[in-house]
Amino acid sequence: MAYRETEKMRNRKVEARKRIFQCALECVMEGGFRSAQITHVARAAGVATGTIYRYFDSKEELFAEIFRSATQREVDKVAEALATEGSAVSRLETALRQFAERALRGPTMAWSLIAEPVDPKVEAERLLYRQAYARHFEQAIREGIEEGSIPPQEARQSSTCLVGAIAESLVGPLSPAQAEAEKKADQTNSPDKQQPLVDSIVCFCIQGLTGTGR
Amino acid sequence: MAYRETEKMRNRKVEARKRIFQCALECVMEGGFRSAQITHVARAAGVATGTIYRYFDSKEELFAEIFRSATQREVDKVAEALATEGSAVSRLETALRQFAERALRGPTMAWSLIAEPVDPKVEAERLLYRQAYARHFEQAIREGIEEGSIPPQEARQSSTCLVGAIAESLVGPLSPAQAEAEKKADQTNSPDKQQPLVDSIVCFCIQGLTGTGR
DNA sequence: ACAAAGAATGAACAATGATTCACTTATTTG
DNA sequence: CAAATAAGTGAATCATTGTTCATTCTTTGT
Repeated sequence: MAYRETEKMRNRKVEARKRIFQCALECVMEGGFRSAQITHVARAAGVATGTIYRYFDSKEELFAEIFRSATQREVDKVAEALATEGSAVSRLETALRQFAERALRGPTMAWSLIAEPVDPKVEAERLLYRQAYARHFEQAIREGIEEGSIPPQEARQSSTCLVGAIAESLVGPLSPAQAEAEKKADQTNSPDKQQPLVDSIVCFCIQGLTGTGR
Repeated sequence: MAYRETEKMRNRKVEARKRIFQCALECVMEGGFRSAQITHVARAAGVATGTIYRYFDSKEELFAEIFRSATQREVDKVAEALATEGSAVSRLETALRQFAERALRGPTMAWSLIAEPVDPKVEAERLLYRQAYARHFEQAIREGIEEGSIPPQEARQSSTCLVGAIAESLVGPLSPAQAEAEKKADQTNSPDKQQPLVDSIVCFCIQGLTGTGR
């Protein structure tokens, strides 16, 4: 007997995996999935490209995991906002507003998660997560219908419309082209210009649900 | 003097371009942009790959043109539906309904146009065309506001929400995965199952606009 | 028929980037 | 220390596709 994985080694490996993951995430945050190449990630993490394949099966797998982790955070935030006190309508309103505001605050990453062209495996995750958002909204809509604050409707379909409306509304403002234009004009995304955008998205959504609120 | 482009030749070239274009379109209709490779198109059109580059600058250019042509048809249909007689609301309703029904009738192509991952140049066209849809809707919304059938609102933002809601609602039903499942179950997309889907999308949208209609 | 000009050809090429693997280095244990 | 085992390395390889271009085939006008 000569070598057996020891605790110290196990920890070191866990650390290495974490570091690779973290660096890959940073690559995406900086330049989107497009520019996140294995070579870059390897360099950033200070390992050889081959090493990455000891920890992840493939590039797609790695970035699917990145996507999942980043998006799950947002889904959780939505779920959280929907789990507070208050009427279903006001909770939905808060959740939508928060989602949009968070996206506009971190536009590069948000764009990557919402609209950037990505590998098929990552795209598959995206579809799944859009459904995840929709399911949370759906639940809240059902509650609203039950408590009478939302008229009876196909909760499933309405929730999908919600997801589509908010995503589409953000695509333009988040797009790299837009970001470029804003960098030239003023300092950064000024919140004062974003407020009305968010307001009108939320208005449309709530009214689509309830028939009131404008 | 020995050769000068003659009428006959000019026509033949126009024909050739059309044939290549048509075959490329058919490739997309069958398998989406993904499977539409230059080699395939060339084979389908009965020409060499090099010939294609006499008629189109690049693959992206060719498929961007395909995309434009196919999407313009849909935009025109929407514009047409919005240009009829009647209140803005009822025209919008018709336009939305027609759009969804057309997409569900040709799901493969619709999916390619709406949601398939595509080359950057084609993606750019897609963004442009989404704006084109939105602008038409926006115009109708303004008219509705003027005539009093739609309450005052940010027409621009609302139109974007419309586009997003309807697109997102269709992504699921149009996706190849879904198509696969339906092929197993029954014959094709049965219109009787689509009706409620379309209805609820349209309901949500109209209510989002007007606050009534459920 | 022949020369000039253009069109068509398709195999070779180029570019991109993920993945592999023969080899090196590090760790553990007797 | 030496044997055993695993982790790490990174240049080479592979795979995929779009694009080019030297060559061949067609058309046209004299």
